[in-house]
Amino acid sequence: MPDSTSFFDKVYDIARLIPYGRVTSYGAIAKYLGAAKSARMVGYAMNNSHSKDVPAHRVVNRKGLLTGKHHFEGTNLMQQLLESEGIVVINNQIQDFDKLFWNPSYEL
DNA sequence: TCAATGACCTGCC
DNA sequence: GGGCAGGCCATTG
Repeated sequence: MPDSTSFFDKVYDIARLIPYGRVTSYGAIAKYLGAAKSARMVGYAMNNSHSKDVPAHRVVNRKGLLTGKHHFEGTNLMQQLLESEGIVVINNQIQDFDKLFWNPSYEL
């Protein structure tokens, strides 16, 4: 199973580059990798991110909604982690998402 | 092996 | 401007 030699590995790399107190979206990562249409893959990669040191809680959908919070241990763990970094999350919705948004294609 | 699903996004009607 | 359908790649049944 230790493939880690494909789209997934790159996704983990980008996710790990996300600065503290910042968030990004699946599409942004996918687009940076040159696969904007493969945004779904990014989310699937996050599914395995639990095996890596990837802060998946900093990765959300285009609307800043914590769609994958259900995949975390607790129900509000993802929100707790984001709030712990100074990010305001209400009802699984990140506030000021446009300000906290971290665009890899722009920052990198 | 084939078919269906999934932490999504973009485009068209 | 809102809603629907298609597409992407990998994993599971």
